[in-house]
Amino acid sequence: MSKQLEILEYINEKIEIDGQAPSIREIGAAVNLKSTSSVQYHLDNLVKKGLLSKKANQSRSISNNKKIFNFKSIPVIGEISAGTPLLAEENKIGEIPIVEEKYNKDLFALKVNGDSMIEAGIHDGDIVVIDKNIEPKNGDIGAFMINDTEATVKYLDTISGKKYLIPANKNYQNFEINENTQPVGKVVSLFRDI
Amino acid sequence: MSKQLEILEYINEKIEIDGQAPSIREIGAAVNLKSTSSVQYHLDNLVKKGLLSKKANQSRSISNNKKIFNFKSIPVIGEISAGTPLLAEENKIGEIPIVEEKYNKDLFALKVNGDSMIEAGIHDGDIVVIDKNIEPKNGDIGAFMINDTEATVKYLDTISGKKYLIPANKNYQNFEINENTQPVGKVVSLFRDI
DNA sequence: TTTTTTTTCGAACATTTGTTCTATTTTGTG
DNA sequence: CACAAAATAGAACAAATGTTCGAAAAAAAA
Repeated sequence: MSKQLEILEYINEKIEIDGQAPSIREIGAAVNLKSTSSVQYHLDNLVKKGLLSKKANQSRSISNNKKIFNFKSIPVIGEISAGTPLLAEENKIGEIPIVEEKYNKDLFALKVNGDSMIEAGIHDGDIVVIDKNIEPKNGDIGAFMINDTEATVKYLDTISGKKYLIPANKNYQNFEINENTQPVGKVVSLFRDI
Repeated sequence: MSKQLEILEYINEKIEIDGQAPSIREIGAAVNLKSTSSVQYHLDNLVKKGLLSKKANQSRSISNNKKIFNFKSIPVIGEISAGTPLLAEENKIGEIPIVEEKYNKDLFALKVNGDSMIEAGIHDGDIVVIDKNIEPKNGDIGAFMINDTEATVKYLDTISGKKYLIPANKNYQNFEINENTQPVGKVVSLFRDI
């Protein structure tokens, strides 16, 4: 293995384990280079290659240029107990992680029941992430509350002027939206354990 | 706000933003303390309280003691560059979060190309999580390397004594496993952005 | 107020650490 | 082999950084 790579891996490992970058001399000791300038030589090359960054005159300031991912978690809602609001704590059956960049406060997840959306690749037991901030438009897959007691995931579309919840399964019927049907949000992603 | 708390919050913020702890003098400047020993004084107290840790004589070695990570992340592999091993850094296109309980070191994720598994609810662009520790058995969905240059996700099954990679799409053919086909692992979960 | 405790300062010092320069060694190439 | 390029070493220096001490100031308690 090249010295350069050896150094890179040592730095990555050190950051991972210690949460702090090593000093030049620590690197030298680790990869068996007697002189700090030998280490500098390789560090310069690694910086030129864009694999590392470092701040001038700042100790332990080496950072690898990999993107750091922070995660948030959002609640997963299962069966909805009668008379409780959708997001009530008692309906919560777990949490799933979301990359911070995609996260917002109006996200939650719903465990899908049944195979009414199977032709859209949404299976029984899948967990769909819903963004309450986005109202589903025609053609979108959305989550809807029916009679305040049941949450369902369906396509939304307009047929001859009337709005329908449309399953992705030939064995199911379209459902015309009425005053007891409330859009909750748009389905933005999906998780499945196989 | 107490000086102690002010210092604690500055440190946490600095670690969050810079990925590196501040030096004693940087802390002093930030919270308006003229002397490094004043900062030391508060740091000692914070360490005694168990809110911080630091290594003796090591620059920028302050770390906060809160555990934040309930999630681990695993690499997502995209196109595989010719001649590189599957999990080579250059094939990596991102990371996805995994709940810590489900995490193990042999997990990685693969971005699915094409719709050959669409009837199994795996769409083009989906990301499947693969466990290298589990060898796919008959009936399982697995990831396979073909000629060391292509990774594919298919059902595995045996038909009249011969092993096949079987797509979940009538428009695709079964593929008989030969010596150039290597099982990589079993598909254990799936992510999709809609 | 007086006393005690807490907090801050200043300064000096010891290490750690990054930087730079030149010379030497190693490696690769024609 | 001769030459050039790459890699390493050594040393000296400058800067950043952690540590410690005693004294002064501020705040709290008696």
